Amino acid sequence: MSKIAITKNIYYLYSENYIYHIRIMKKKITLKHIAKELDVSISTVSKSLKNSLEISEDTRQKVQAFAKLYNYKPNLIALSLKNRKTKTIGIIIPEIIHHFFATVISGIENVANERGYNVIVCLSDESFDKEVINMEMLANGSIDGFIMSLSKETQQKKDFHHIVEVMNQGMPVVMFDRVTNDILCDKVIIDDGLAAVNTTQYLIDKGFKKIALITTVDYVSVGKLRTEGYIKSLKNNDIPLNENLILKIEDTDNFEDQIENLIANNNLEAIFAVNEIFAVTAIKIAAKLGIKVPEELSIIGFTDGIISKYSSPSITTVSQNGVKMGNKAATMLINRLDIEEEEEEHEEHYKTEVIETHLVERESTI
Amino acid sequence: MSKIAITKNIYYLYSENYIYHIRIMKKKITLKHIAKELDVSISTVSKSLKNSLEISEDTRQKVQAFAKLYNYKPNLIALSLKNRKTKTIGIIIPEIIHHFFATVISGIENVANERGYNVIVCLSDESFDKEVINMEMLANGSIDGFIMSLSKETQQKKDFHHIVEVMNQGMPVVMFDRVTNDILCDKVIIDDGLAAVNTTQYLIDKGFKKIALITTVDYVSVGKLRTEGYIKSLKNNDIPLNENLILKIEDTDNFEDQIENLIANNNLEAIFAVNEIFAVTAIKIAAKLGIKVPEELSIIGFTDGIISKYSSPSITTVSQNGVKMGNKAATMLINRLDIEEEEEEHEEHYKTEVIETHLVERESTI
DNA sequence: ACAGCCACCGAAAACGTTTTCGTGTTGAAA
DNA sequence: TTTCAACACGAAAACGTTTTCGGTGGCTGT
Repeated sequence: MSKIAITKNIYYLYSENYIYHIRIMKKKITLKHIAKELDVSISTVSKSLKNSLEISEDTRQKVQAFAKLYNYKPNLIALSLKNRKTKTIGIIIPEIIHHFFATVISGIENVANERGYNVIVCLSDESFDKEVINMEMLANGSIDGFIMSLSKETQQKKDFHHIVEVMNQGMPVVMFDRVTNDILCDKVIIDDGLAAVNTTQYLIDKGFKKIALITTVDYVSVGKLRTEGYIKSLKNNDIPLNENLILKIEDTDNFEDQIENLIANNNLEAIFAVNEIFAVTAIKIAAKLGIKVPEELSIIGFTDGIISKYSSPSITTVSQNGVKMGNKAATMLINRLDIEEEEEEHEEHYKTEVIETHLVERESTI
Repeated sequence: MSKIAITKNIYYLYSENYIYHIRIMKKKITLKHIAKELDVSISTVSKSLKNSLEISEDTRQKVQAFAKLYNYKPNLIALSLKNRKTKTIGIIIPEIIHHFFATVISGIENVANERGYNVIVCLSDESFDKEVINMEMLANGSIDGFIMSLSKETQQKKDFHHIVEVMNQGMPVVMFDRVTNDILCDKVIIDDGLAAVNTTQYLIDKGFKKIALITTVDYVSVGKLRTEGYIKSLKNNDIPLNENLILKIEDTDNFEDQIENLIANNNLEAIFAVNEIFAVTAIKIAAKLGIKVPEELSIIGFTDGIISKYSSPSITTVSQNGVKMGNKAATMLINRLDIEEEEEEHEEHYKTEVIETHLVERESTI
């Protein structure tokens, strides 16, 4: 295919000897263009478009008509520079392919859109370095505030200097789900501990005593909290803690064998898994071992995602409403941004909102 | 909590009567600040930081040291305005909670990051209006190019004026998966038709004749192509087409009954579903009807997502590598952007890349 | 002593806005 | 005729960069 310029702005595109497309280049028009064309000043154009009474009815009409005709839209980058605010918020999450994070983004995007904000997404890939780089990048003017969930590596290193830095520059940060107590900022979480207590209690109430826990290593904040909840609940019911029934999975590749050992060797009555993958894997392994779920083994997961819903049997699970978390986080951030806009000197008052959870009962429990 | 200003830039944050946090505000530093502090001109500072030989070794050192000390980073918005390019690409997709789209984003983000680009994500929510609004928003200077997948409504209306417009402004667009022939631009797709032919042939080769198709309505481009492939494959093998075996699902809520009718009334040997949800739903309904999968009914899905992998039985499916699509799309877009940067007058030559698919054999087929 | 040449630096324009502060022209009141 | 609003508009600064161009001062060579 080749392109031949006919005039300066019209190109005929050829392909296989016939013209099939004509592209008329019309570059974006600016205030300056309108001003020159209409033989007025840039200021006059700007004011006219804002319907300022300073400008005569006549010129206003003229300018507005011209602007509409040429589909004038102000350049947002120029506005960002001038106003020192971009009307976009930065999201930094570990991974987007986890359904939970995708729902949170969806929730953020909803309220952001409604309130005139755009969303720019960066993935840390669970890496500390990528998290730092992305934050510094975005902090250099691209966004007005952050919504983030910590990467595993960051939680492990407990190094939060990058977050402190952007906050010191006056940029608000809202953390969700994977948060840290070491940073003072707005947060939105679920009460992982309480949810775990309640879930364990639910199983205990069914009459189960041999309840296993499949969880993550302790540096993942939510995993740790859920583990603590499980332990607390056993204690509440005077059930002795059996360390063998707690499986802490470090590596998310190749954990099937560990789960198989757990199930095969312990004659379990129930399993509480701290995420969907662990829960569904447990179900599959139970099936392989000839153990019927839920008749012989009840299983509860965490995070009400797509796997729990479509698994066979579908999985009873603690709902963790990502959309709601996203909504909340975005609302908190944008409220803060809007307040800053109005009053330069405002109260610093950080809240951490707790999203309620509830158990979605399905087929994997008796 | 209350805040008391001690000096102009240091705040002590109080809570419950004890100081627990001191925040030292250090606003971002600019060239102008450095210039004033070091008593040189802004130009000198800028050149020094770029190690220009125009500036004496001495001053360069001084400026660079100062800049490093105060952690100077250029304001990206100012750069965007000056250079008329933002180094960010806009993504517009129907929904982010679909695993496939999440993987595509992941793929885009990877190469974008590698090549110094950011991504800004907008969701059309399958709505034409939102797609238009988002595009117009981003087109006003926020991004250098688009990667998009059409919303259902857009495909139904066949109204692509918004895309034509941004292209006419010289902004490159890459479409993936849900594309249209009405727009001439770079595209990356899978060969849906061929994949459907092969899949159907695979079932026929197993000896099946009563093969049902669960698909979408025709205005969804990929659904239509897959339907055509199914029909073509039957024809290739001289199997008469039975319209009753083709179920076109319009509304994605409440389609279970339709699938149940299809399975219950037709004594099927196999089902080809054009997405994961349809496939897993078919499996669940078969189980409910007491039909064993795969022994009595083989089922194949499309899109190698998380559901297919974790379903019981796991689902044989046509892999549709989203990460690879994202990689490809981002590469095409960024290549074009980089070329435009070098040579103002360049060839317009649009390619459509086809990502290969293959069948992932799992437990849902015999 | 003077042209010419470096080495070093600063002024200013440009990107596209918004907004403040003039300024010139009118018409009416004195 | 003078004076003073009111009206309509424009110049310029500002946001933070980069880059071109022009200057200044000192030095060399004749």
